[in-house]
Amino acid sequence: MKKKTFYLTTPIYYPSGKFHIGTAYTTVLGDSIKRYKILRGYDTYMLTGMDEHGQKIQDIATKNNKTPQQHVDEMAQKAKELWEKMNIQNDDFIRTTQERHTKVVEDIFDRLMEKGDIYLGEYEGWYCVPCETFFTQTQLVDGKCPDCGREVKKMREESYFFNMKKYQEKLEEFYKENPDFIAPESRKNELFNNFIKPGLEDLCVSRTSFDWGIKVKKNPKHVVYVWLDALTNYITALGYGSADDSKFKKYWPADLHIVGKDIIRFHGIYWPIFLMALDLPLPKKLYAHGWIMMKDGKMSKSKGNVVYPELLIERYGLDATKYFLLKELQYGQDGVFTPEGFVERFNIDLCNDLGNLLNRTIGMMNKYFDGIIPNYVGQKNEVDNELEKTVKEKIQLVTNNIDSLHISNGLSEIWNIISRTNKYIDETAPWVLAKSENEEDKEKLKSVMYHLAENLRIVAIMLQPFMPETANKMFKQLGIEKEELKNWESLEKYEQIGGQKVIEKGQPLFMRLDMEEEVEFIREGMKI
RNA sequence: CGCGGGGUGGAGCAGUUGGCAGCUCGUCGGGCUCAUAACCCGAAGGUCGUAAGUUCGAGUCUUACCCCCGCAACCA
Repeated sequence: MKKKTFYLTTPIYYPSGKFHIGTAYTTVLGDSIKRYKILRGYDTYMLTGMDEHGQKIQDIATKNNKTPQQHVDEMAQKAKELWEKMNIQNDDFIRTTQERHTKVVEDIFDRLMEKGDIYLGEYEGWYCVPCETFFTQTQLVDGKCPDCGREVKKMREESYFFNMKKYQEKLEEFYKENPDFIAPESRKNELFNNFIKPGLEDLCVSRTSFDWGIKVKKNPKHVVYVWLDALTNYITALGYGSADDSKFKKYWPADLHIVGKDIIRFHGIYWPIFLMALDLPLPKKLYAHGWIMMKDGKMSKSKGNVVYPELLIERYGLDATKYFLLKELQYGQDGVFTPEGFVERFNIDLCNDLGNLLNRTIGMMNKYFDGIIPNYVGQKNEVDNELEKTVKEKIQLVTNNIDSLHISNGLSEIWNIISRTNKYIDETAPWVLAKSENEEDKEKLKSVMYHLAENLRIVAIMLQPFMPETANKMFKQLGIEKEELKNWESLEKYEQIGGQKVIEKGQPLFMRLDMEEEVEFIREGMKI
């Protein structure tokens, strides 16, 4: 039987500087969703990459005495290293300077020109001579250059334009038929009220003021301007317009484009229109996530409040870092990073709740049953029934939340199972049962220990997409090896395990951190 | 000007179609001892931004106003 496919993309990142935890978050989110879809039986394909053209790259390279190509090569290498370090399972990494991309973009540009969707016109803007940069009216600060504060001149430049107006109606129709295309809904409203309703403006798609870009074949003094270049990566990476377009045929249209809220406009308006112009099917969903904010606002180098993923990963581990990011950013909303918040999450959620639950369970299993998980003996305790019912409900909630991209809420529901299980230990007091000579109590004890192990298995299964290392450690400590005991289908009922030998001496999953010390460490790391 | 989001116990947040105001952390008190001084229970603490309205009843609907954040198209 053919598996259902699931194609998801992150944006292609702009390599103007080192990637911070915001970029890491986007990629982690994509990776987690991919892993989840695999677990649910999909044939997945995940794309990430880099957007390597433009004036700014040219400037940065020049400043560092490098060619633009050298600069982006280095940055691409670093990006790949970071994703490797973060164990991101992307299936491809596209760079807009690769021939597989540039060639197709050239062709697309030609085709759209022939079709009449792209026409030659004049771009009018404000030009800062020392900065050699164009600005729009709204970009200006007090009518001066936003970068250097000097006077700007009104300049005209020959440019190609894309006829957006032509597609206005079609786009509105598309949204009428696909009201859930953009998630969350508030972002769609924003787009509609600000851009679509007032009427679309034609988009400038070429420039002559710099040359680090894909040349327009028929008029090489022009280079293709950003968005037409960048957005098409989602199809060129699949081989669209090339000799081998089998991947394109298999995976397009994309099931999910993950983007930051800042670029929703380009993905919600221009991208669908480009695809319409190319007579291609439109993606199924666009999810705009929020940003990671600092206490004093956006991350920025000048404020000295930038957090890089390596700092956290190297000291606290990949899973802990991922957990924080995925948990902290609520559906479609911004999240706040503070060193205190990070350490608190680590200590409370990971050490106290999760790690300690596993540890105490393993301890008792060894003490009472020589480490062998007893077989299921039904619901011997008054609370067993209620426990099973609650867990079943929570599993459903986790599933619903992840399916609707409410990852943070999904994690919360997993933690509800963890909390409920910690409470179950107190309710049943296994150490009391263990001292009893009574047969009934012995049966009860078996049931308690069984339920503890089973709940931990359930938790581990659901954590796999988000914290794969931790999930594996849990399986290992519980002595669970068979794949069929690790898949999502096996969540359906209790009575799945029994007879496994757990590890003899449980290893803590996470060790508690000293708040003051670690806050200090993270603060120092942010200054660099 | 406009548009979007938000203003809920000390902090951070949930609150679906209106029906006794919840969660996490912190604080205080208690319990337990299997466990990573972890875990469990209980308590204190809110006139749900302001004002008016609809209603038997509003955090939840309507109107006006105040404050905070973001967006405002050719920035990559």
